[in-house]
Amino acid sequence: MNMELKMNQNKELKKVGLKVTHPRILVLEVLQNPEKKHISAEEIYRILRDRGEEIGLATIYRVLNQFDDAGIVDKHHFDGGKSVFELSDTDHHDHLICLNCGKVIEFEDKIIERCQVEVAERNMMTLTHHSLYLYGTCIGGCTPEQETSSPDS
Amino acid sequence: MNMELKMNQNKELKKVGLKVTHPRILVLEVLQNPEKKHISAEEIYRILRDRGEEIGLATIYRVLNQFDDAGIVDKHHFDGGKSVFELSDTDHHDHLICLNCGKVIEFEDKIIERCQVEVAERNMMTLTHHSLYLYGTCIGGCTPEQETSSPDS
DNA sequence: TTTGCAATTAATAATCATTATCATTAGTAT
DNA sequence: ATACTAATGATAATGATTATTAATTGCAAA
Ligand SMILES: [Mn+2]
Ligand SMILES: [Mn+2]
Ligand SMILES: [Zn+2]
Ligand SMILES: [Zn+2]
Repeated sequence: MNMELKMNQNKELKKVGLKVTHPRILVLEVLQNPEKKHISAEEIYRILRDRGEEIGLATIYRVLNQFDDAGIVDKHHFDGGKSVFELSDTDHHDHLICLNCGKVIEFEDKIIERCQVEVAERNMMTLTHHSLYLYGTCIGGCTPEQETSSPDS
Repeated sequence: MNMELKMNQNKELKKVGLKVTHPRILVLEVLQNPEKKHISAEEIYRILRDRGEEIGLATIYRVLNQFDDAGIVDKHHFDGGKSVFELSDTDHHDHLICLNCGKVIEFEDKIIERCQVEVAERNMMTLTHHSLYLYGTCIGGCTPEQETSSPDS
């Protein structure tokens, strides 16, 4: 959390009309870790507490929802209970998740996107958004517990 | 619930190795209503209680999960809390939901399906299943509260 | 800088959907 | 009809998320 990063965080928060508070900066900080782009509220909570920060779980949820409303984070519902959040990317992408090792791969498929719009139109509907998650297993094998990602395709 | 329908239900249950019990037949009965293919556990519960049947909500959930495991019903997670269930169709389909009136349209898009498999392969993964929900609004307007469906496309 | 106050927080209680327990009841093969 | 196991219903428990509220804090006006 060097000075220029904190600077960006302050701008980011002000830009969306949110006061610059300690909890919000902390959550942003955790979300910025590229090694773990998709993370749950509980995980963020654990990370911050382990780091010695004093912050409540309810605050994490509140802040994440505010960020979601403000459009700076996206909320996902992967299979299995809890929601996961990620910093909003400039471009839209969907997810491919390994049921065995938990790896999360981001992808963008123009054809799928176009087809979705066509399906909606064909049915006299205007598409506002969608939710697409592909589940599978790594070819060649992999060991449980992970989390990586990198846009592609 | 005429005699031949009950006959089919008995067969269906036995086929998947489940005892033929009153609660299971009741739930199957409700799920067979073509006017309401996608329904939540709570809704099934309300319908049956209103009809005077004595059945517990926990039983509905238990039975629905057994049906899901047996492969005779599919469980979905549309936006907004509770899960919805539907009798498994012979062919796979995805859903398009109106955020305004709640209408649910079923569709099947071969191109999307193929692309999904390709995306997985391209990323060294074997696709096992997916979850795709399109959200939008009816063109021309519609009034809140509904639920219809019919495969197409 | 102080001051003032609405916005925010932490702690905790409350919700909501779903699942686990467990004593009782009901299928079903013999 | 009997016996035995699976299934049920009532209710408690769970897990994730949200609501409440008294106390704190960001921040802008004085
Ligand atoms: Mn992502
Ligand atoms: Mn359907
Ligand atoms: Zn894997
Ligand atoms: Zn509509």
